[in-house]
Amino acid sequence: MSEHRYVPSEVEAKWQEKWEASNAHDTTHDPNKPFYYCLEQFPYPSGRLHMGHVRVYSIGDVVARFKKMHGHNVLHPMGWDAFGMPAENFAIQHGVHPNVSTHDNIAFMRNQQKQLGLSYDWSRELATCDPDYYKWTQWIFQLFYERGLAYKKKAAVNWCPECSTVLANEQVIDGECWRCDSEVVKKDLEQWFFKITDYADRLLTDLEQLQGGWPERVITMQRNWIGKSTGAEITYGIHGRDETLTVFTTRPDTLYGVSYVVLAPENELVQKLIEGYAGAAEVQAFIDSVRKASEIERTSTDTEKVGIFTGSYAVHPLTGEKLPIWIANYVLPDYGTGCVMGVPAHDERDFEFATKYQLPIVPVIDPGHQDALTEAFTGEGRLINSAEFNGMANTEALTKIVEVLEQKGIGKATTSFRLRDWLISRQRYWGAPIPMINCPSCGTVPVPKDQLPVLLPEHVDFGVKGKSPLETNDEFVHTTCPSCGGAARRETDTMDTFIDSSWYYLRYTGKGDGTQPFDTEAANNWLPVDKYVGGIEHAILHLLYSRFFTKVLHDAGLVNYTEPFESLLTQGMVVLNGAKMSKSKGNVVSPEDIINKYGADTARVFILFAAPPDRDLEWSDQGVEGAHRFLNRVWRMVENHIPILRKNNLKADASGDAAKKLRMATHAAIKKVTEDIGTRYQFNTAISAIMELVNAIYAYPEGADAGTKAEAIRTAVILLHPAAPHITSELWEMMGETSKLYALEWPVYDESALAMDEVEYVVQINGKVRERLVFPKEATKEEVESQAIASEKVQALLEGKSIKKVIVVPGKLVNVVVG
RNA sequence: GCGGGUGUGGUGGAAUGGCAGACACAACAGACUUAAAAUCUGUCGGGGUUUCCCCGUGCCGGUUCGAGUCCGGCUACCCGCACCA
Repeated sequence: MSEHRYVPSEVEAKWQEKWEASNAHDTTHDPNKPFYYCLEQFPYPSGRLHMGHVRVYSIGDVVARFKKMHGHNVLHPMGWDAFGMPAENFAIQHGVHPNVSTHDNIAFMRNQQKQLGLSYDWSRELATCDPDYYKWTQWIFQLFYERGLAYKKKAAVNWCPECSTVLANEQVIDGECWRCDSEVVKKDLEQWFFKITDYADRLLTDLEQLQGGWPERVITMQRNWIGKSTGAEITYGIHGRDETLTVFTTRPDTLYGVSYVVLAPENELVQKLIEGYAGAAEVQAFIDSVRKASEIERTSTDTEKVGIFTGSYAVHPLTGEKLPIWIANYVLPDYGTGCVMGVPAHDERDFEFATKYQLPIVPVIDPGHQDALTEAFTGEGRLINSAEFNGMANTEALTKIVEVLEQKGIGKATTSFRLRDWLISRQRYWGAPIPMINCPSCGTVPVPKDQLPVLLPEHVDFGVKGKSPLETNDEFVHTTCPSCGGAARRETDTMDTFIDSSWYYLRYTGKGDGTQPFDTEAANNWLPVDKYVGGIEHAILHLLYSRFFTKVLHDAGLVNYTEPFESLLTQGMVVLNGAKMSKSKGNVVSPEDIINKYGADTARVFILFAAPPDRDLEWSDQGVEGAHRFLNRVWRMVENHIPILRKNNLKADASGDAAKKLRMATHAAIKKVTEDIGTRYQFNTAISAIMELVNAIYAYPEGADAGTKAEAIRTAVILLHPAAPHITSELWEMMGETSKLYALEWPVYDESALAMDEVEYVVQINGKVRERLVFPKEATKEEVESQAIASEKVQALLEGKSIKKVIVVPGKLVNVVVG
């Protein structure tokens, strides 16, 4: 009977053109409406979309469209995290300039996004590789520099040989490069750092603000990454020398148990200590061997602890005892002071080390038994062998001993963080040049602001090993010093691309007057982002960096809040047969194929329906078929009722039983879908609620009130619109409606429609369901109780037993407790 | 080792402490059809003496009139951190 078949390609192209031509998705600024910022992490323009992209965008689009219909001004932008190494590697292999391949990729992917019917305000699109954008990335770099948050230092840094560039700590995963999985090695280089450690405390405490809005595990991961420890720094004298050494410890209460002191092999003091020592050569050989070890070998708990005596002795700050100074591989150079006091009796690592090298093990906290220690005792207890502190609880001694040290000026309470400064230099081409100049007489000088951006030169030699590509362009390198006018050299490193993505969400809100990176008023108006949707893989990296940027920009007076993302939705992966889709596994399902075969609406509905957003989604071709079947079912539902849907003077009369039931189903669906999308962000159950309504409409008896049916159909189409915008727009038009569905007001459910005249009670005996009885909704507790007990079924089961208690939950159940 | 999360039919998944398995997928049966597809209808956790009853949400225990849900312990898997003193 249906002449007019559902052809997704036609319907989708039609509506995409209409929306584009009418700027349907431009951001509104109605002062009477609340403002809502819905943001999905912008993609790297890799070439084409994968299913993971389709999933994030589908989720974001449902939220954005729902909020618009729900009476909000919605900012829903899209852009490109466009700098990065793949484009540069592609250039090396195929000779295509990154600027060309990147823009080609962007054009292709933008087109794919449009095919998905995503409601972006394209007028705000940005790409981080555009000079108009990276000018401001450079501006922000200089802001950091002016505020003492960008500095250069020579350090042993993480070097990825495959990418031939350095990496930040966060970008080293299990000793391997986050991007290419090559083993990372240490290299001594002078590099630029951002002083994120200055913000460690605030990055930690502000996590509290995010409770509730962020997944607990992301908060935990950040907390662990920042890794705050409270303890003390204690200064030891060195026997026969003027120098001192300072250790960091979380256990100053065990100070009397120190039997040796250990330095990291890299510690500068080591070289002084071994000068003139007979065993210096051996020590040096040891240091070299440790430094050769990879990051994995060095930091794994499985690695055997090895060390060597330096020939020098430290002086115990309270007892004056001589303590041998060792160096060992288990002491890290860049945590705490790079120097540890060894308390073998109460620290597992020290115990292992002391046992191996036969160093004294002196218990100073009563382990509760007389036997010799076979392992470190790390529990709590009372102090022993600790002079005047004997008998004191160790928790109390912890502060008391620090007090004594403080009075003597040889110790202080302090905290230590695991977070390290952010290494931001990259020896690569396709990134924002660091806007600094090195002058032989003036030192490091910023490029004057009016000369920004420092443009990337087009012609460079990409493939020279061990050289930043920018170094190969003489014209770029040679410049004059802004301060003295003399010949000077530019910085030839570019910035970590995570810097580009640390502020892009601000740029979307407004470009401002050209004196700063974004419009402060607009940014304050829209931010913090109300819903940020992205992958869990950024739990530390991007999310930590962006939080850091926001705090710095706040301190500089550029924004008036301290956290950028109020609420975070981390979507799970799209997997096939339990494995992440990847080219190498050959298990990739391409979005193009799905869109071509079924249309974007089907892809969206399937993805939203198949799993809750934060869980991994198992791809299922049959599931896609099911989603498509559902849309066809909706199509036929409308098509077969055009006459009653077009009669707009048709009044609904829900007085009959069937009509009353359908009206209830309609309003229950409105309630459920509104809550699921608007507050629970559980799109799978929202879709299932719409399916239930559609099923109820199909089951509606012939001849029952048509107006009620029309209302139900119209509602189902509206509720489905955020998930499947094209087909619903077409159906809306087929119904003879002239309004824009996307601009329609979201329906409000009628509480009274949900109230039933009669309620079914479950009657339990000792918690087991034995009977179901229907009562009028106004029946009192007493009536329900007595009638439930009086019922035939219950009476039969009560024979020979006595009623101990009866619980009545109004509107729900009766539980008769018998003995 | 530490921290976090998850365990429910053949599958994806539903269930403010109140009828476990909504909604789908798959499977099976039927209707329509010459036939198929599409569509529609029905069955669909296990077992039994089958109008009814018993068992069942990883395992053991607890709280409660009532536990998938709360508490304690265990176990398996996943994720993060991992010699951070």
